[in-house]
Amino acid sequence: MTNLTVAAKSKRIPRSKERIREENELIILAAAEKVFAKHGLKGSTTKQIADTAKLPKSNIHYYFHTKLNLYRCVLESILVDWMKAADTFNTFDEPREAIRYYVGAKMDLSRTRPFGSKVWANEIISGAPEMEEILSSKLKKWVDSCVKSINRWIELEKIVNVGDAHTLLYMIWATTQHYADFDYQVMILNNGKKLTDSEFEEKKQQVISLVLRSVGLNP
Amino acid sequence: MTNLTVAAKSKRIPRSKERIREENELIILAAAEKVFAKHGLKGSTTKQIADTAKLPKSNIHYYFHTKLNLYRCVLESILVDWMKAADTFNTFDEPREAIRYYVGAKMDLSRTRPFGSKVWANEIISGAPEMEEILSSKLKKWVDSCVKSINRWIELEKIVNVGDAHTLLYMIWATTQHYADFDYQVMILNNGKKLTDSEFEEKKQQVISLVLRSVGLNP
DNA sequence: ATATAACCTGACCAAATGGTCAAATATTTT
DNA sequence: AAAATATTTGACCATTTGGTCAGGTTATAT
Repeated sequence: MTNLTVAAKSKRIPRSKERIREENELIILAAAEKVFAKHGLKGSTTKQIADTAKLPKSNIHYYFHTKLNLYRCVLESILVDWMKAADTFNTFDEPREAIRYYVGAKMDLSRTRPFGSKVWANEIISGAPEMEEILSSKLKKWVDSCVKSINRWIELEKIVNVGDAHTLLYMIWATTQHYADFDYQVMILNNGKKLTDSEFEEKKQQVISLVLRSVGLNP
Repeated sequence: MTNLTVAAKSKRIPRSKERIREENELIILAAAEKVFAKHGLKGSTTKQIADTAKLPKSNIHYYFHTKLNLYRCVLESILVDWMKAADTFNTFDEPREAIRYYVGAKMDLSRTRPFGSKVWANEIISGAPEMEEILSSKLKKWVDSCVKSINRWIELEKIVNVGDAHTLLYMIWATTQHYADFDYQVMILNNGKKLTDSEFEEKKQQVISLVLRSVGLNP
């Protein structure tokens, strides 16, 4: 036993402290995202997160101090991806392209990061106690600029008058996030099988077409 | 003190046992729906529910035995309303009317019973551990019949070919339930004010129009 | 090589939690 | 009116929870 340890010791290339912290934080964040997605902030336990991360519970507290702080870090890291997708909306002048790319990006996000989407959903369902400022600052600003774009398209008669631009945005959010948040239901109604990559790609195109037609554009 | 009690006693018309049970069960169910909506099954505590119901905790256990059983009762009671709205879909032959009424009914449900919608959302987000059979039996059957209706409309060229009918259903569910599940976000983006009844009615008509156009129908 | 700083973790703790129970009270049946 | 049945609730309990901490190990700076 001791011999083995010594042998291993002499061979092993030591991970730098920096790397250790970086790696462990990522492992813990990923585990936390998964657990928080399933049970929400209150319903998740640090032990569950620790077990999912395959680390002792103390280690989770060592890196993130409290459960609430870890939760906030998870939310923040999701926001980054979310904003990246959001940016696509304002990089196109033509509604057809803007909508096509934004809806596509949001669908991709639902596919690649379903746990993140669920954490957000949980947070907002429970009254967004930890995100109030983010929602009413960053998100509000982004939404306002989107609303302006949409209203301009309406004035230029590039799309149909949808009444309130928010209604369109909500439809896009809700529909795309449905494939992440309610993936379990989607699976059951797909005869119990998860959507394959190509099935998902099909859905994505269908969703894009539905949204385009909903504003009077021919896909 | 004793005198008062006696005086009250002699005047009071006693509630029948039946009434007492009925009333208390309703009070507890309503309180539980509210609390479960906010924190999910695991995140909710029987004490919170008791406090919300303004009853001692023991009383909750007296009527519903366990938290899990109470949770199941809440889910069941929501299902009733949900199925009522669902029925409207198959009572119309013409897609325009079927969609108009179904979307309207789902929007109304989001308005009148937002907590119920949130409980369902939470349940499905966390993998529907308590609803597996309901989803794969009742819901599956209803969805299959809807899919048939939609496909028939497509064959008869009454609506555009949407590819997979499920995609349309998901859009309707997601968009209508968004106004319940994410009501907090909707409020913030409505300048911090809850939607008034007339604002909501407007949104409802806008959503109906979006959905109708998305399948190629002129609202 | 040694001191220092960072990482790791089992043992521990106070508070909260779901649930029980017995005794008290209220209604209904006889 | 008395017996039987149903409701009410405070006191209690075993378990789980988020979080702490001391003492160990490992990497790094001097």
